[in-house]
Amino acid sequence: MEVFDNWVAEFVLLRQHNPRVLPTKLISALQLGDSSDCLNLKISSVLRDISNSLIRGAIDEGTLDLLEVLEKLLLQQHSLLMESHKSAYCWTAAECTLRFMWPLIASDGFFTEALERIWTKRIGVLKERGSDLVSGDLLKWETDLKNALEDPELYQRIRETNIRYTAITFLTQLLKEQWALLGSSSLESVVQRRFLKRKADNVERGDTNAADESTRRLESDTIDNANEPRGESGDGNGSNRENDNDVEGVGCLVNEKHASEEEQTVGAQEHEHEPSLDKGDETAARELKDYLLEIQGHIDPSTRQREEPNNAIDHSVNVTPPPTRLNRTGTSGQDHNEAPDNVNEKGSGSQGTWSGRVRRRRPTPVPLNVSPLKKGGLAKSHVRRPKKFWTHEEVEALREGVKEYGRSWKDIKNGNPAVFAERTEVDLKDKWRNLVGG
DNA sequence: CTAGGGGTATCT
DNA sequence: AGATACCCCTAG
Repeated sequence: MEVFDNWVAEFVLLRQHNPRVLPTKLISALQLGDSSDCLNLKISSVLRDISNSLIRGAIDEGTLDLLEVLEKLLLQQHSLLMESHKSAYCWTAAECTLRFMWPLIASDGFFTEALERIWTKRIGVLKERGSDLVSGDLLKWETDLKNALEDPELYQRIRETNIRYTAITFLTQLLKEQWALLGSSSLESVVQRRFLKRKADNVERGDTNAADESTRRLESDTIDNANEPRGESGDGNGSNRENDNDVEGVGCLVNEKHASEEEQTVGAQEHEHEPSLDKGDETAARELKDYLLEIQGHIDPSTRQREEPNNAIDHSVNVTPPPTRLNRTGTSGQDHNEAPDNVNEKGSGSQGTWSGRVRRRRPTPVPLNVSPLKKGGLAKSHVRRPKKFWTHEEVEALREGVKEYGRSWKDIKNGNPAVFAERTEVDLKDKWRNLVGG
């Protein structure tokens, strides 16, 4: 029951705010394979590690390690490296160096050692393998810092700047985006798949109404509510909430149960269609919940009571860096996409060559702008397009699109014209903004 | 084209 | 009232 294994891993991982258990260690202990599901698990473990270091306020060379590991994992997944990733790496590297600039003059050993260790060695390795983490900004920092060795005035200037906040901001942004890319948890994916299958079955039988309605509900409830990071108020005291929502993992379960119940209703409506499966789902869900409560009891006996957690899966991590504004870090998310198959043969053309990132070819030109109104052109009636909720399929396609093309909404749309037939590029952009909780 | 600010409907 | 999700407008 690999779903179960994955889910246990997810549970421990995603609920884990406890720095004593390093997610990456957990992952290796579980001996996960290399499937795409496992890849996603590994990615989320790294994300969790990064979150933890942010929570602890520990931005150090360990963070650089994590960012490098994350890059490799994303590479395996043939995902495009996000700008936030590059920026986070760049500013974290700089921050790691700046902390050794506490002597008034560069002549002390610490700074030169840090330069050597971080910029010559570590980043040297990145350059050798042609990593995309080596950005223009990174190179600029490198020359500035190295020049600072000889130039006391430059040294002073850099020494007095505070870039910690910048680093934190980019790290935070990276986390948001990556969590948003991960999408649903494995268990939810299973439920969703089931549900979509059921819907398909219903359509075949011409029985669309019930299925459509509940699918819509499932899509907008389970998916949009459960998976979308709730941008969780970072207005200051995010960090002392440690112990609440410890049961969020179970919340996920409850959610799953919800969904299967909903499935059951549909099942009932159609005269016991595969009743045994529905029954099995529910039993499995209940067993899973019990089991998880038990695990949780082992991990932290103090959290046993809460049996009725809120449904929203939200393992938000509130990072509360320096005083300032946009620090809402609603890091949230779940693992696993269901390895969608419609991803235009990832990296096919360029596989093998490890030199450099597999950059996807641009989509073939495709007629644009399917926006309903708008082209009525003149008259420019102030009629709004009717509001249309995003379907699961669209959201998944968007995630895949962002992985492939980054924030090139046009490319994403053209890369999947069928799914996005009724969306404009701006719609994609707006939806992504929602997903990352910005 | 994209990013970002704003508007509106809906829910709590 | 605040939060959301979607849609629209516009500067660069």
